[in-house]
Amino acid sequence: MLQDILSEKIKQAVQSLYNATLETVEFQATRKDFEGDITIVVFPMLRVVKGNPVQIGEAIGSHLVEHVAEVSKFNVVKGFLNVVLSDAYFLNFFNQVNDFSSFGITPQGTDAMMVEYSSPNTNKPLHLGHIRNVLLGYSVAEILKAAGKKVYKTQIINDRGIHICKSMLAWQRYGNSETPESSGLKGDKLVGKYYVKFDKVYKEEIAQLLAQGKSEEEAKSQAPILLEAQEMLRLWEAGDNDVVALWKEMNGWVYAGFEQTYKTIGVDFDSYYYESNTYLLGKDNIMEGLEKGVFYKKEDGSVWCDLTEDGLDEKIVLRSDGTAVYMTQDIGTAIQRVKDQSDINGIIYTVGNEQDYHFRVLFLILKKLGFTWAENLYHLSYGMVDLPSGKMKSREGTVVDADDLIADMANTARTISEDLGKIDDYSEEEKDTLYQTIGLGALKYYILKVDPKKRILFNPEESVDFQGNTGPFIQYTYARIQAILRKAGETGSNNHVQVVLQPKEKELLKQLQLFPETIQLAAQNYSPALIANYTYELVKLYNSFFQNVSIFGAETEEQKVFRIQLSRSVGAVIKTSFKLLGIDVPERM
RNA sequence: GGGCUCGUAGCUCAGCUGGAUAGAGCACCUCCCUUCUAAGGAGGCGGUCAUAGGUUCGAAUCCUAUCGGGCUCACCA
Repeated sequence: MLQDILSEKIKQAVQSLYNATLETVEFQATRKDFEGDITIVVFPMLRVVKGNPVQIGEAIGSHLVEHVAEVSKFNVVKGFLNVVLSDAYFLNFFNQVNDFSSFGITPQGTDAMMVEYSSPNTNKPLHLGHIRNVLLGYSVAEILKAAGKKVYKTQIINDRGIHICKSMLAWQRYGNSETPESSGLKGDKLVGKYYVKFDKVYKEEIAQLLAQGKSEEEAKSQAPILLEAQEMLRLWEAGDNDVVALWKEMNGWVYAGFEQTYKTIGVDFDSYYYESNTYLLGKDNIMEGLEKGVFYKKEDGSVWCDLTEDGLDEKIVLRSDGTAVYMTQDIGTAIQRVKDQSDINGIIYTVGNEQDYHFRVLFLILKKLGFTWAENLYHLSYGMVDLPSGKMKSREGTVVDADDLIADMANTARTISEDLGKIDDYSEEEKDTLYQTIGLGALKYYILKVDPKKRILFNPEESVDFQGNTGPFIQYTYARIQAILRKAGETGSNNHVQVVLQPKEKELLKQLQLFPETIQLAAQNYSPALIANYTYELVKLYNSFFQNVSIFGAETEEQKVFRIQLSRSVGAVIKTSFKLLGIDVPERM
């Protein structure tokens, strides 16, 4: 890499000029207002070399021009040494990469990670919050793959507990044997409908009890339908045949519905874990930890972990009756996963930031238990998705349904596309696919371009905006590049061209060069937003170039070939970039 | 109350391990379609980087305090 070479040369220069040893050299991109391609910051060197920063910069600059072929010019402003790199350097970089479709992608190594995302409840359809979760998890998985990791995508499904029984009970009472087939409803929607029904009846019963003079607390705990649901849960836990059969059937509906939504979004999983299977896990590990002294037992028999030395509190890991709590289960599940997939040495959990504390504790406990892979646990924590009207609340019906939202986005894409009328020769089917691609592109990009840990304000009107820093804008640029390539045909596919670079062309090459670094950085920080922002910068540069330059009317044949190659490369990088974000890219739009 | 986290232009967001005059998009105003897709491009307007201290050659970035928003502090999951 250039920085390594320069860094070495600069150290040599300082050694020979000042007889001083430099630890590190600080680089940054040169600001637009100054001439140069890369900037060396002189200030930090003052610790080792005494003197005037400008003079030191001048001295190092001339040394570099003399001794480093890639450096053609330099200038010094205050403590900043701006270095101009030769066209030959950039052209050489460009010619060395013979295939931009795999540019920046590290071949898969042996290091394997597991990424968990989605993790829904089986009584409600997926909503906007799940969309953020799923997009983040999937994208991070793709980014890690591109950075050379082997990745297993997984989810844990919360399929047990009183809330499932509520849907089941309401369906039994009011369902009239309604099935997804008979009702035409998606399975998850059907089950969700009865969950809402339960809540409605429950509220009515509470109101009645209140009218009879009960206290609010009494009313809430004594409503007949709730008692019945609790009885159902008891039967489920006892393995009652009828209850278990109904549970299986209704869960099956939900899974089919979820699968359909995942397919529409374009995400998938390598394995599934169900809480009904995992909730008993972890107890043995607790007992082992107890022997090792990681945990301790209180008089009532409950087991705890003392984390006060780590600045946290005491945490219960096993109830006094010996049953598991949430934490027990998560400890067990993590250990189980490593058993199932022995090559993984780290797990990434995509879970909302309301569970920040839970994961801090979980990771700490796993470390205390002495697992090596516990060093590589990461909570991909993300903020809530708020609406302009405030928080999404299922009780107030302000939840934005995932399927509805995607359909809305596709419809908006249709309206805008029809106005433009550029694809009138497409068949209806082709058009539908395209609208879906564009609508989803808008939604995914809108969500992924912001820092995961920040809350998102989801403004439906703004999210369907197709101008500026949006998915469709980037997709559009890609489609335009494809138009150029179609027109160019086979022109100059492998020619090794030498041209004089225009400023914008040089900028573009610089930006392209940054792509591999960006992927690595995104993988280290688990941040799709870095990829999104990189791509937007690239596209802006390309558009500006595209606007001011005529590709087919270039002065020389070499220039024309070069520009076509450059377009092809930018197109390939956009495609890779969007693949990492889980966004499709259309050939025409 | 304790802990975690966020606060950058009217709005939505970038700003990498501290670096030069704080960057985009939307909105508003001016221009540019006879040339490969105008879902585009060029320019203008717009900022006490929540506030106050501190650390140093240098702070939106690091530290402390304060204010404001969010989350969390269950033998729930």
